Amino acid sequence: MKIASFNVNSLKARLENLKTWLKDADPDVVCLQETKSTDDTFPRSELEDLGYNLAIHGQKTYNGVAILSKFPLEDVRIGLPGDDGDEQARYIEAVIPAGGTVVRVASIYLPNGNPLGTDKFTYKLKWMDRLREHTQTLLTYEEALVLAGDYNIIPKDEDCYDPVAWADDALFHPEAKASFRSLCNLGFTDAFRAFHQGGNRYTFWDYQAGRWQKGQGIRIDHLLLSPQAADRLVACDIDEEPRGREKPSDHTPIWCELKF
DNA sequence: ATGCCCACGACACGTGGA
Repeated sequence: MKIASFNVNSLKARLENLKTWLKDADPDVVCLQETKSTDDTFPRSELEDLGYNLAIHGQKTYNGVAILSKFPLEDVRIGLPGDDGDEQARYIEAVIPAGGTVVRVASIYLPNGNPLGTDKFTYKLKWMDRLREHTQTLLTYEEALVLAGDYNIIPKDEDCYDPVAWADDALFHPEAKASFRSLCNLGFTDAFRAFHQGGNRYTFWDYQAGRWQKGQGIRIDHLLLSPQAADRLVACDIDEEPRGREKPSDHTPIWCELKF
């Protein structure tokens, strides 16, 4: 089963690009972030026509997450537990039957957190605390679990074209990195790092300053796998091709293959 | 040192992204 994550930076603006990639890459499950569409403007039939079931959590203008799946989507959870007052659409989770068992998949759009020293950074750290709390519960299920999404975290120096330039950014702040490590330390495998070492592999290139053309990106979209999911992991890679197309997202998809 | 580019809402440019 091929499971992917793709921050599309507006589903409306990216629909043709996304459809092209779905036909080319043929993923079974796709976690989308930054759909920037409400549930009633979501292009349902366009994606259903390609064979996908949909679970969506929309919001006007900002955020928005979804899961597309060629297999049924069950037990859909909308929103991250831990703060009923949080209005931002950044989390959706579903259970997908697979090979006589299940895989649980979450689509995550973790807050950016810039600028530092504001309530936006506080919100990011609190959101990460909530994510860790919730995943601790999910891990007790002892299922194959894939936490897929835009984490807005550059884990290490090698995940960034210029660590010095990013030193004072919320994506690279020591507290944010430490929080991400504490999540990983619960027992998750960074699927990409299970196959690829070293630098110069990224999932995001800023539209500005010709970052894509210069090869200057950051690795902030991650697939975190529970032990039971990691047992089944046979491949993982970043697909840079969509970033080089006309009218691209500033992110590109990352995918993994689980054997069932 | 700052802004570069892009999407949105809704038509002018401010907000947010990372």
